[in-house]
Amino acid sequence: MAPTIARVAVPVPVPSLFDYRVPFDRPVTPGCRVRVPFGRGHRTAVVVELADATRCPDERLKDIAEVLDEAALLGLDDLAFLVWAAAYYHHPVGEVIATALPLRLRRGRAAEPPGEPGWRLTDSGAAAWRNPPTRAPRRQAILAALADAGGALGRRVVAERFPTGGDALRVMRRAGWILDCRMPALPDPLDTGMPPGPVPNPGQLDAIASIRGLMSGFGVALLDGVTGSGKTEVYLHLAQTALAKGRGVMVLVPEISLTPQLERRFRARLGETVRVLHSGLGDSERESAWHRLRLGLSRVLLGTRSSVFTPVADLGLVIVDEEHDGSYKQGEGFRYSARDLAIVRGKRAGCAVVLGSATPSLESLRHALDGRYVHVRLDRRAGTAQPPRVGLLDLRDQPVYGGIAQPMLDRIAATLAADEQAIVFLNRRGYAPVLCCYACGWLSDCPHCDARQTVHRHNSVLWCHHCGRLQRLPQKCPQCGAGELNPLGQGTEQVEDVLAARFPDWPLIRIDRDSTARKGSLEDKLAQIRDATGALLVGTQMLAKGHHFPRVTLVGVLDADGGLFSADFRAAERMAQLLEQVGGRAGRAERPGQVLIQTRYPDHPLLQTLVRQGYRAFAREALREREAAALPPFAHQALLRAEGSDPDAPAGLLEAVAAGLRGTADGVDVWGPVPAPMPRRAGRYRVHLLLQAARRESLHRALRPLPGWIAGLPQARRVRWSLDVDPVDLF
DNA sequence: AGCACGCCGACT
DNA sequence: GTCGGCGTGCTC
Repeated sequence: MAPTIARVAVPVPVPSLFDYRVPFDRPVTPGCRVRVPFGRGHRTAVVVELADATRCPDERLKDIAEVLDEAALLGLDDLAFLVWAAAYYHHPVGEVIATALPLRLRRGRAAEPPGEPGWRLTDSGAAAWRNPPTRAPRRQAILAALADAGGALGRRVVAERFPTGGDALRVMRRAGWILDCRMPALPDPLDTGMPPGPVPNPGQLDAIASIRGLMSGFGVALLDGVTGSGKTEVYLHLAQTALAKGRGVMVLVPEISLTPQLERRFRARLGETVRVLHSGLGDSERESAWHRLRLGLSRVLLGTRSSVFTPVADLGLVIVDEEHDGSYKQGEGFRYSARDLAIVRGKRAGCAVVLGSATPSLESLRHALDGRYVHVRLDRRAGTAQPPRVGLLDLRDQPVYGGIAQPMLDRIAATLAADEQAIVFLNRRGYAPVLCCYACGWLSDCPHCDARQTVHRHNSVLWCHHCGRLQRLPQKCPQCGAGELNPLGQGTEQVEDVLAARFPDWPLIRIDRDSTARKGSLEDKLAQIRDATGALLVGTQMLAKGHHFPRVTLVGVLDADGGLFSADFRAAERMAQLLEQVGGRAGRAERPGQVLIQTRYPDHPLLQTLVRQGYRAFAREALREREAAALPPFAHQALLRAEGSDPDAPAGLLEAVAAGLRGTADGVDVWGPVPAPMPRRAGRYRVHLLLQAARRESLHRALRPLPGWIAGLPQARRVRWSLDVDPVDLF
């Protein structure tokens, strides 16, 4: 007997699946979308499995209203992966499965199968073609074209060949001579004589060979290659290998670096079979790429974080570029790590996973040093490019202008005089991080957060970067009425002003979230830089990520001290990665580059290691420290966050959870509850409870019952809480 | 998440 | 007298 119950994932924040009766007349398979009655209305959901029985009492059981797909959109492997991810991250399975679908499909729209819309000749149309009416040459010509093409043609082709055929087509459709149809979708051509690209250097050849050795089954390679060593070239060769075996390739890139440059490079080498998925894409383009990859019509996916859920057919290779990048971790809602899930996908598909970075995360580096990942190193910059010289610039006892010390200004002047470009890097947007009244001590505190409102002088506002609060820039002190208010500290806007005044004859371009908010403006700015000779670039980390600036020979880092004394144990790692990445922008072509880092702590051991011996030495030292302190990656963490408008309720909830866990969770350390690093944000009080275990199994054993148990606690009532497995930001 | 139900304040 | 505030609880 056919199964009578479908277990269905509904996109609601409820952990369980929901059971529905399968109507006799509608065949359903796992991976199909269905429309189901849910609560008051209807929802689009995905069938996860079929069953013969249910624990749901009969009177509450409802029928599936509609089956939306004839064939499964997600295979059993895809579903199993998604169910696994939901369990691992303790996130509702319905929401997890929904994130794997393009928006249109999530909303219940009919799947738009790949293949262009076209016109098909009907029998009566064919008859009309054989017995032409006396005076209708246009209709006759279109009918003949359709018949010649075997009975159908794409609409685009018809429109090109008969630019004025619209009326004729309308008439013939009404007459029943032609019908709307969909042209069969063709796989993208794979070997169309793409240009071969440069000959790999010996280091690249070694890397390609050793990773190819992994490609017969599951294995992870850490491609640890300095900036400019040509990692992309290695990716391209490996992708060609996978394509030659008839398998699919998934390439993940961080949001910011998915520039048309990379897409062009992949397309130029691998051809049309490369499809991109990122936030700038329209819904239909997105869906069409998704179907093509799912059906194996297109073979290479190039996409950002959420692409890791795309059901690429016959997955044969997974690449995570810049694997250390923080944007792989989703920071809210379903808090997954695309890098970690990429490894899981590779394991399930039995294929190689390549993690590439010039500054590997300590997590990945540890596995590589332990031999769990193959450690592939690319030490030489491709071509003739030299590594940059790195120096520290002591900020103490120096004249400093708008955050820039005199020697830095001198270096910038020399660089511009040589018709070369300089990057000035400051990881803080706005004009100044705080506005202050010297008369009474007033500060631009945000009324809703434990933070200051940043001065944005170009828009004349005070802006809280944490809750979004905006107010007009006050002209006099709101507290004592004094007429003069003073911006303290520097942001990129101010640096831009200072440099514009100092170097009025050179093009100056600022790149940060504010200056590139308009769609396409980042691209415009990057193009301006490529076309200029001498120029100045001011910006935040946006500048550090993967863009190629061949004329840049000087990188100035205005403030390196932020990462040195932070309470967050990952701050130093992030700072080191950022410095190395931003330094990597210098001297990529034939000109040698220089990196100059301003600091008040030039003797700090961390900076010393980084400057004298580079990121690798820093990373090994940092790993030793983490091991000694039993911190990740030598321990596994989960962070339980709670927030609420009541000042005490979040802590009350976490106290109760901590008390419950301390008695029962073997092998798990429970730290807290402690106030979050920013205890109040957007008017809500925020508290953290950190769970840590040496063994992943102990941690997950403790986590498994947690969500259900918390939901039932009376203290949970007026508190929003969330569980972050493998947290990266402790904010 | 929605969307009801439910029990307390200021309005035609 | 009721319109509506958001606390509480449920969704096969």
